[in-house]
Amino acid sequence: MTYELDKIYDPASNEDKIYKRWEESGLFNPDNLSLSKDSPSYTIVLPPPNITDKLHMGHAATLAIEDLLIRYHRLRGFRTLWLPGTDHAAIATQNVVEKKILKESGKTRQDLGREKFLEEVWKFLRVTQGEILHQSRKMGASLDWSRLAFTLDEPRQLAVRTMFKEMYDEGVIYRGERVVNWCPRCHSTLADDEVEYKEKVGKLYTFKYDHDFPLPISTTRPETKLGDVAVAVNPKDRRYHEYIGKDFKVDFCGQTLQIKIIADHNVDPEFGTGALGVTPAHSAVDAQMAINNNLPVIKVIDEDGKISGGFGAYSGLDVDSAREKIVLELRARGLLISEEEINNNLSVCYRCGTPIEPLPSRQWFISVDKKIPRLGNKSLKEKAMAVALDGQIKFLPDRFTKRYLDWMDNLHDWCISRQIWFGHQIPVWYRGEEIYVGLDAPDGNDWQQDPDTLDTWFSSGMWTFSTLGWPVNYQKGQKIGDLAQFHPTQVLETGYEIITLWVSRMIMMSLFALNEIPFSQVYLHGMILDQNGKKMSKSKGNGINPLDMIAKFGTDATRLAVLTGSTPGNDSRFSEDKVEAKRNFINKLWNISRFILATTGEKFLATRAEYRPAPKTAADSWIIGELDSLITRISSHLDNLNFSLAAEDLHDFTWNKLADWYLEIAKFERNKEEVLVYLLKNVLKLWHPFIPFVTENIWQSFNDSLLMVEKWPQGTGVSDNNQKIVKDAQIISLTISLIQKIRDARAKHKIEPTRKISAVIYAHSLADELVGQDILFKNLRTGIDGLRIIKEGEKIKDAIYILDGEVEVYLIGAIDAGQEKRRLAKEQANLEKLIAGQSQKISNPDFTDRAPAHIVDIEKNKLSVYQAELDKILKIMGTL
RNA sequence: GGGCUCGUAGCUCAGUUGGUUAGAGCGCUACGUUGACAUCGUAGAGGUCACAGGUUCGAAUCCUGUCGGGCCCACCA
Repeated sequence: MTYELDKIYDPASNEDKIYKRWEESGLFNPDNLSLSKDSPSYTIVLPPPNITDKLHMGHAATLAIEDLLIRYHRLRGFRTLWLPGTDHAAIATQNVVEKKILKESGKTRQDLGREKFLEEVWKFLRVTQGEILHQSRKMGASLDWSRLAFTLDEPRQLAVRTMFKEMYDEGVIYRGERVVNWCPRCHSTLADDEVEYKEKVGKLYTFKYDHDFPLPISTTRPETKLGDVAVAVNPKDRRYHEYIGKDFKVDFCGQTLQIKIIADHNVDPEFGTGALGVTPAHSAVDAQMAINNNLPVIKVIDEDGKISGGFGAYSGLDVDSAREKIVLELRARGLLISEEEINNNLSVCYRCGTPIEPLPSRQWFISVDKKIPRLGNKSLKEKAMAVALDGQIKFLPDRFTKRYLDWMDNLHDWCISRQIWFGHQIPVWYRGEEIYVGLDAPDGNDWQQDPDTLDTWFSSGMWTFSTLGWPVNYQKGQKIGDLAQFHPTQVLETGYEIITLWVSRMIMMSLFALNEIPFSQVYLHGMILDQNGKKMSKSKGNGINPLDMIAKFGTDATRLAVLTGSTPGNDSRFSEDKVEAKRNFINKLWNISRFILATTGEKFLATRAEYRPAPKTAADSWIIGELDSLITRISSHLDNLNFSLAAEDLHDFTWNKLADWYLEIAKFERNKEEVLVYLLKNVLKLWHPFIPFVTENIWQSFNDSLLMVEKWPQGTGVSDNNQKIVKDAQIISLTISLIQKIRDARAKHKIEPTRKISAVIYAHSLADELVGQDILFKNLRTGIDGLRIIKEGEKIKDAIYILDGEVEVYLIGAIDAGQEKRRLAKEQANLEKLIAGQSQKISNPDFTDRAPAHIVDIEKNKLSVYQAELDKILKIMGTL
């Protein structure tokens, strides 16, 4: 049987085949893994991508990182579950479909009606969902498709309704009227953290309500002043002290207002006139002031962003026109004192960019401050902060812990009702004044279900446990089935921009439902930016579709490109060049394997992967030792989620040690098959979590089993003997490098090589199996003609004689302090004298008959220390 | 206003509790390559680690300040 691989690796013709074999094996499902009963579980739930669009590079990064963790733990023998799903993304999806319909047929959602519109949404959804699942497979994601979930499917609907009811019964969910963030375009409320801020130049108008009113006020929104009920000043502001507590009746542009002068420390005396017109209906701060002072709320702007009825000529105007009209009127009446341009922080909808109107509305809320008996009389906020403070949940990088805590600390009650159609309809039914909250419609006629839907984050907040069968798998406070086996999960891996929107909600929801954390670690990756450091976005057209990269360079290269050169929490740039470099590496690995498979036979390839061959030469010891410590390091890097470092380390070993050194040596030394096979199998295992396709592909060329479920190698880098081997092997390697430098330097200086270059390595810590062997690196690239390793007690002189012919340079490495080192130091001193012209010969008789000799103490294991020594040697050679 | 973060080779970035003469990939220069690999090899050039102080035997790393990017939060009307 021969093992022939193509000269160049072709991902396109192999990846789909491999994925099919994995998927058909059923081993993505942890229930099918052959494991002992007490194997620990390892769970990640995939952050469900929105079904609004195809996956972008950010998703590709998520998939690459999580698949890496999953494959690593599967190899380590964990009961490994990676649970896939998608997110209905209520408001986002609705917007996308609305736009689509408008573009295609010119119709609005109102034209279609709720039922018809939702049909369109589901139609759209099936298409994008299909694309997303296809892309995930192309990425090589080893997701357990048998557990595929959707935030709006039947089991999740049951979960959401159950959660709503439980929270309602506990008094955590309540209905209330208050100022909320309203998007006039989406025609819906938004949570506080769904509001974004944009710096914009606005106009600050300073004016008086009417000529009799003593205090001029400043505002950027004169139209809202129609709803003013007070003017607030800072209690410390002397200018206005006398007015505090007084009432005025003013004629503001034809509308009669009752204005009370109040004091509030939130008013900045430096800003504008230091007097603030209080509009309780359209500002959260003002609303608070109104509550404090027992003032009425007058709603000026309606849900369409227009002035509501009862304001005369202004009613029905949109805010911009109303503002214009009011400013004109003020100017005409001679009340306008000044207009100046200022930088304003405009709040806009995070979905459509429309300016937000704060307005009073009756909505459903989740209380974050209510003490909950089942949580030990702690509130959701307190509990969610506690689990981060006591380290039950760790953030990586750690600095995000602070961000999370700060945000949590400032959290207000969460408005969860949305006036959109696509989503979980609120499980509340009304009949007159009656309210019913339950899983299904109550018996009896005339019950009307609340038409609103829930904030999309309500269902995605339940993701870790709703996907594992809650509430069915939660009986009388006991977890059963998947929920018992896989919850809490281990790692949540996601983007840092979503900590507040999602991560915090998941923590609160899980604490409420199960009184346990949803995950113990939060790994936050940075954003993938384009090569100019700009955020990839559809509108800018600078996005890269992962599928294009996969088609061009293969999945493995694409994965490796997003896994390396980045650190958690920091953004990283992505460019095609990077993927190309990774493709080149993968081809290198392919060719390394090709070489090994071609030079070994079936007999050797059939050995068990765990079989560890005994080293026969120094080179064997060196490379095996290197691999040992490599395994230990890679395992530790992966355990610490240091993906980039792990990949770099592996890359260095594979290319610079295995390919550049050991394979070159293997071309000239015999009996390398066992070691080569051992190296290959281990390298494939180590690389598999990063680049699953190519490694599995190579593995399959000489195995029937799947690499995906092999056993992760154990590093033995800690054993004493092994440490010795590694250390000595390093010395050998360094010595070879030095000799090479000498040879090249000699060539450069045109010094004729009259003698052979050999090395004697004096390594008294050397492991027994290496001592006394002649190792001939007859390798043109190293330029070494002979190498002899001796042990303490052996005479260097004897060693030299064993080496054939004349020897030009002796390099002697001593490792520990003591007699040998002192002796070497003496030689060193003699050498210095020789160079300085103070002596003609080296005193040690061992060396006198063979000049020039040189001693190098290579204890420090670093090539750079040779540079100075090298210069000295060249000096000596130059004087010959 | 508060907080976080970054500044290291031409470019993109590593640098794990402070430790010899700071690394990688890409790019660049020179030479080479018919037998694992041109998706390759060998060698090389290129860095006052933003700046200024301080702590230390020793600082890219710790502290203070300055300059310059980026981000988050907040009730500037």
